This record gives sequence, structure tokens and C-alpha cells, in this order.
Amino acid sequence: MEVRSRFAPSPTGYMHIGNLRTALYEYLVAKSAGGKFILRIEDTDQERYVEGAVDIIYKTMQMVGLQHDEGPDVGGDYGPYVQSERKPIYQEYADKLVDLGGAHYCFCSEEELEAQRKACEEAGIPFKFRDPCKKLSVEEARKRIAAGEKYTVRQTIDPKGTVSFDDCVYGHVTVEAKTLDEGILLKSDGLPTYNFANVVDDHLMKITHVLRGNEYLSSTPKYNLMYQAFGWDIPTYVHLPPIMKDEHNKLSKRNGDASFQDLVAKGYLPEAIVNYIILLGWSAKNDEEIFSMAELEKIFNIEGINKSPAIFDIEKLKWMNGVYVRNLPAEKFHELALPYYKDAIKRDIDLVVLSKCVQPRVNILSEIPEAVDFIDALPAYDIEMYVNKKMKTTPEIALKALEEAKQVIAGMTDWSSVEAVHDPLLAMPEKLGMKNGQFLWPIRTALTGKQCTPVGAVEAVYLFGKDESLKRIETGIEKLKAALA
RNA sequence: GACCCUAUCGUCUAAUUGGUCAGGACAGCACCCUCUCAAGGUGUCAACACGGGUUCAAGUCCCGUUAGGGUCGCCA
Repeated sequence: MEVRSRFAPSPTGYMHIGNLRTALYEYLVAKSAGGKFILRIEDTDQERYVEGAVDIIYKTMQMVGLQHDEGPDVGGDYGPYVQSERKPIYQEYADKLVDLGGAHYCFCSEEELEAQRKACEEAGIPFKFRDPCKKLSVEEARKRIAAGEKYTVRQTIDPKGTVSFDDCVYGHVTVEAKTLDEGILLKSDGLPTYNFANVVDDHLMKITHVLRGNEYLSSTPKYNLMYQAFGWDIPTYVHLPPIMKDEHNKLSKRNGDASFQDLVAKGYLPEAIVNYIILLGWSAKNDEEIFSMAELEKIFNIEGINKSPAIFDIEKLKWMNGVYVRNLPAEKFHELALPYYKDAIKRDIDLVVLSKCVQPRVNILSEIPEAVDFIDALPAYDIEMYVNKKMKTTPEIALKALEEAKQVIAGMTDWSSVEAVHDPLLAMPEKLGMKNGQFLWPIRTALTGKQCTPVGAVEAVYLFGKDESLKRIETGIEKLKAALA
């Protein structure tokens, strides 16, 4: 049988990391088995609907390379793929479930429910809704409905015995039927709740593998009861552990935690984000960690999914992003870096060479502006910066280095490449009886005014060119002279 | 509170389905390389939550304890 999985987000805003991971796993479960991946929009809660959220979903899936085979935009044989457009279907199946004894009509108002809840609270007993409408006959109930009375459809559960199901990651789970709530399946606005819609849609769309967060673990028995009442095949369940912000809190938008688009905006590459979050709850069971989507489509397997929560570690993501940044073709990196240079650099310099220097030195793209901030204006720096123990420099040595450097640079004529500047400069230390660092550290310091930069002395001289290099070296010489006087 | 689930280095995880010096990665630390900083290389620190069983042998199986998470919405 063809594997069919689905990603079924609610259009409520940004794509959260947890959602994205679920989508990724769903996609990979299908693709690794040569199956189909379906996108279904679960918009049955009109109050939470956010304008534009569906576009974010499309855009995100496209960015991470999740191409769905069926969905609202691409069509398919089991549509519509937007739940609000499936209203008549749910009505039909709700009525059917009532006929099958798996549900009943309920006329209780929210106030009545609240009253019962309150009474239980005051009495100190756990609340369990006891629906007076269960006593109504179906005929009587339908008469009232025909008369225009407002109603909902509630699941009917036989409290005797136990209900169990099998989950690919959590194994066999059994609960006592009496602990199950007879929840609302069809709301008074005629739209289904998730509890009903997911069962009906997954069946109708021939979904074979249901992946979702493990918060659904405790309601899954209720879904099985419905599948059974309808006489439908039960799908393969794959419940996923949560992604945590820390030991106690889930990663969530409410906490102000980063969404996928926030991370992209911060300069993380979609491929790196995907690679990282795949590893939050799944492993290839070997020592490999860097995977392309194409590889994952081959090797992903449900057995590798973990059952305990995973804490989102931004440090490791940073590292992994760095791996991806360094693996980028130079031209690609340059292209991605350009927008960051645009705001940070006004001076006319060789940006391609700058990119070569920057690429191996940043983990996330947003580190670029700070890394190149010395280019437009020489930062105010302290004379102490010329003293470097490891380079064995002192203000005296620095002064000498700068004065010599000034002469060489003034005499240099070939600025066609980094190498062209490199050779005359690197010939100096030996000539002067200095160590490379003693000569070059002061130059880089004078040119950049920073403790560390993505460029070395040679690259700095090349990038700035003769005039600016000499100007900054002169500034350094004056500083040193003033300090030594 | 009831019910369900979970438990290996600080973090993500592995452990040919009971036999390992408990492996890898990030982070940390040290060293090497080196014109700064990175990158790279080498090394190092660091874990089976606790208590009982079962067994010749338990991180692995069972029970309990503890700690965490989830569900108990006309939200998903």
C-alpha cells in the first residue's frame, strides 16, 4: 500500500520550529517509502485564523524543499484540502456516526457546561461532563434540530473496559475507557473540532501515517473509537516528543522563541536549520550529522525517532550553520553576503576578496556587519592594542614596523591581487630581523583598529589600497609617537 | 487531582535486541598550525536519576521511588 502522510497546520501565524520538524518528518516518512506527501489546511477555528498565514506555510515549505504532492494549491484526488471547504462532509459523517452509536446530539449551552464545571470545582470533585442529552432519542434530537435549535455533536463513549492503540515510537498504550471525555465533534457553527476532522479527513484522504506532537497521545484512544465505529482502518501512529526551550518549557511563539522565519532573518540558512531540527528527536543511529534533504529522503526511518523531549540548542545550530556557510560555493556566499555589505560598507573595495576572507569566519550571516565595520571608518583604538604578547610586539617595535611599512607600501605599485601585495610585505620581516607577527600585527592594528578582524594585515592593505592604507598607518605612527614621547 | 508519557555527559544523541575502557557531535579546556580572529588538526573534561529485583551477566528486562512533560476547551 502506498504510504501517504500529511502536514496539517492551522493558519495561525508563523511557522514554528516544532511544526516545521513535524512537517519534515511527515515528508520524509512518505518520501523514504516512495509515497505521497499531502498538505491540508486546518482552519476550522475561525477565531484564530490569521490573514496571510497560509502563504507563510507555502513559502516556508518551498524554502526548505518540502514539495507536497497534493494540497489546496496543487490539487489532488481527495480535495478539498482546506477544512473550511469540507463542511458538508463533516456534517454527513457526524450524522453517520450518530447512527452508528459513536456520537450523539447535544443541546447544552456553554453556560450549562460552565455551571456543571463550577459545581464540581466547589464540591472538590474532578470535572467530568455528564451530558443530559445522551438520554434523548435520535429521532427526538433530530426533530429539535429540524426546528432550528442550536446543537453540537458529541462523541459517545462506552465507559466499560479499556481502549488501546499502538504507536511507532511510544509502543502500546492502553487507557481505561471511563477516563475518556465525550468531547465535541461538531461545533454549533457546523464546523468540526480537530478531534473529528482529523479522523474523517485522514480516512477520506487515505492517510496511512499520522504524525503529530505527543500532546495527542492521550486523545488518540478516542480517535480509535471513532475509526472503529466507522469500520475504518486505523492509520499508523507516530507521535513526536516536544522540542523544548529549556528543561521546563516548550519552544513556542508565546515565549517569544524564534520561528523559522526569525532564524532565516537572523542569517541562518534554511538547509542548516532543517538539518539541525531533523536531529532534534531523530538520529541515523551512526555518527553522521550533516545530511542533505536528498540523503534524508533515502535514509530517514521511523525507528530513529526518539521519545524524550529535546532542548533546542542555538549554539549547535550556530555551529551547523557555520558548516553550511563554509560549504557554500564562494559565489553563492558572496551573493548572500552582498545585502549585508550594502548597509555596512560605503567604501569602494574589492568585495569578492572580502567575501573570501569573511566566509570561513562567520557562522551566521548577521555577524557580517560587525565583522566589517572597520572598513568605512577607523575605530578609535587604544595604544595598548599594539602590544601583543604572542606576537611579541611593543609600542617601540610597532612604531618601527609602521614606519617601515609606510615606506614599502608607498613604493608598491602592483595592487592587482592579494598576492601582489603579499610578497613585498612578507619580504620585510626577515630584512628587518623581525618575526612576521612583529611586523604584521602593528599593520593590521593600524588599518583596522580592532583586536580581531576577518582580514589579516596583507588583505587589509590590499583592500584599502595605497592611499587609505598610508593614511591609517600615519595615524598609527602619530599615536605611537605621542605615547612614546 | 485523575489518566497517559518520559528519564545516558551541560546540550543533541549512539550502544549488532543482556556482555563496550558506555561511542559521536556541540559547548568548555589544553596544545599544534598561524600576519589577528576563525577554520583545520590533536588531546582532554564530562553521563547510564535513585532503590529493589530477574540473570553467570542489566544503561538495556520487571517493580517501585523521584523528577519532568502532556491531556482533562464549541483550540489544534
